[in-house]
Parts: sequence; structure tokens; C-alpha cells
Amino acid sequence: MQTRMNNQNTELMEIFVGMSQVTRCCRQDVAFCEGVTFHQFMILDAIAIKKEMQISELHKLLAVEKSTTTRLVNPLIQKGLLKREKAQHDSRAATLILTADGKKIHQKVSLCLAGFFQKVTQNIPQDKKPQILEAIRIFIGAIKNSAADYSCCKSRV
Amino acid sequence: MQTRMNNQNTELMEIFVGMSQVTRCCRQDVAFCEGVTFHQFMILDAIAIKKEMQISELHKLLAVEKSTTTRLVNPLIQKGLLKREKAQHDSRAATLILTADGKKIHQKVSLCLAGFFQKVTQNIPQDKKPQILEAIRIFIGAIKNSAADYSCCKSRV
DNA sequence: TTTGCATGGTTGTATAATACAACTATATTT
DNA sequence: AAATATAGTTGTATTATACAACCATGCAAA
Repeated sequence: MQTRMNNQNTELMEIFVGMSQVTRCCRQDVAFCEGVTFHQFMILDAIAIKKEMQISELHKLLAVEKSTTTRLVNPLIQKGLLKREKAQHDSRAATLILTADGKKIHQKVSLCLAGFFQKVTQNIPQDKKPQILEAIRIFIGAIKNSAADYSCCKSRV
Repeated sequence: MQTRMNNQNTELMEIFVGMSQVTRCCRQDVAFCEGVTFHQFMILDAIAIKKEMQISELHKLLAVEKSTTTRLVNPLIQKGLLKREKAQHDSRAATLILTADGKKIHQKVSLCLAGFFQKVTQNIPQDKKPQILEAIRIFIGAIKNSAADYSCCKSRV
């Protein structure tokens, strides 16, 4: 009986396993820097870039259920890193912005992360770097497109 | 005040966010096929390939603490998909092998997964496929190398 | 050979992440 | 005005997971 997948799928499986291993840090409960988890930094960073953001936008970014978003955001508000205001256009919605403290912490964690990113960069051949990053973007996009139809990876909205 | 990372790090951050999003399926508690979660399939598949495996080898594969491995493996034994035997060379160690049922389920889930993988494959340009997969392998390797020194992503042993 | 340390694994306990369902309040459509 | 949809929160339950303590066996050094 054939219990193995074909080579091509074995290759893909190995890549998924690898991705699962290296993204473990992203879902680790322990704060990796300045008392902020990776998930929380994702929120801070997204808001730093967009200046302000609604909670509904975060669901997609974090790929979690909306109640989970609330619970990830709350501690950041309690720590005074985020401030929430009513959105002008829609009084149901909450707009999140960084406080001064939030900006400071975001910067500190960015530095901490920069050290890690630098190490990663040092471990890939410099001449191939743009192609490698582009390849990963393509791959991630491919998974997102495929996942929509598959319950195993259905994208949450 | 500069709260943004430089472009290069922003690029990497986006990639980590993307990876975090698409690997969500790998840690979803819900079984995606045949009552088996992705994590559990990782175990079945690894054993299918190596024929037999010790629990200690699984810690690294799954990148989890050893007690977690025990708890991931147990339900598979209870469902009769895995059998454990004492290792010959070391009577402390447990050797895991697939049962007939385990092989059957492994194959079924493989098929289910193959459908997903096929969709992914269809979403990447065929001529670039080998380079893309290779690029990802390099990237994953780079992260693993870097992570060793960084508490944020320290590899568990 | 005995003593002490290392290794493979399990179990107790606690916590974090997370989903789902039910709910409130506001918008939008009919 | 009524029905439906959307933004967000809270109650509740479950899963994943770690850490520490533990047992048993193996190995190395005294």
C-alpha cells in the first residue's frame, strides 16, 4: 500500500513543516521584547504604519476571530500603548492610535526585532536576496488564494 | 521621532506577518481531515517516512516542549493509529510506528492535503516553481540559524 | 561498583490563545 | 418603520502549551 505522498507534495509538506517551526515565535505567549508579544507587536506596527486603524481591520491582519482581536488589543490599551476613539464616520467603530508611550515601545521593539532580522539577512546570500523575498511573497499569496476554498486553511473575515 | 523600521525590515516584517497568517491552519485545533489536526498529521507523516521514530525526535520536528509531544501523540495511540514499543537499544525510549489503521488514515489525509497542495501549486508560476521552493527553503534555514541566539525565536530541544 | 549526573518520557498544574454564541449599539436597506 | 447587516464586547469552553516535578534507565567517573 502506498502511504507516501508523491515527491512534489513531500516537498511542500516539508516547507509547511518548516514554516510551522519558524513561525512558532509569532504565536508564543512569552513577550520577546519590552513585554510585548509578537502578535501585539504586529498590532502596534500596523498602527504605526497606518497612523490609525479600526479593530475590524485587525481581524484580517491577525487572521483571528473578532473576539480574539478585542482580547489582544485590550492589554495594549491597559498598558497605555494604544488609545481608542470613536470613529468619526461610524460611531460603532473604534479607531486605534498609538500613544506617545506606544510609539516609544514600538520603536524599542523594532530595534530588538531589527537585530533578529539582520541575523536572518546575514544568513541568505546577498545577491539572491530580492528574488528570495519575492519568491516568498508569491508563495504566501498562493497559499492565501488556495486556502479560501479549503476548510483546512479557510481565511477568517 | 522615528517610529518606523527601515524599508528592508518592513519587508521582512510583512513576510513574517504573512507566514503567521498562512500557517494558522497548522495550529488550528480543529481537525482538517479524518479527525486529524495538522500537527497530528505532521507526526503521522514523519513516521510514515521514517518507518519508526522516537518521541524525542518529534520534539524538534514539532518545535514543542517534550510534554506537549506526549500529549499530541497520546490521542493518536488511543485512536489506534500509532503503536508504541520499547526501543531495542534504550529501554527508556519509546519507538512509534504506524498501525495498519494509521497507514490508512495517513493516506486519506495525504489525499486531502494533496488537493490543497495542488491549488497552491496552481497559484505559482510553473516555470519559477523550483526557484520559489528553493528560496523558501533558504529563508526557513536562515531563520532557524538566526533564531538559535534570539530568545524571541529560540529553538526548543 | 557505587555514586552522581544525563536522558527519555509522563503527569500535575497553570496559563494563554482562541473560537463560538449571544448580546448591544449603530448603520443601512427595503 | 421594519428588517437586516456591521462593529465590537463579553460569557463560556476548549485546546495548546509550558514548566516543574517526577520516574526509570543509561552512562561516566570516582
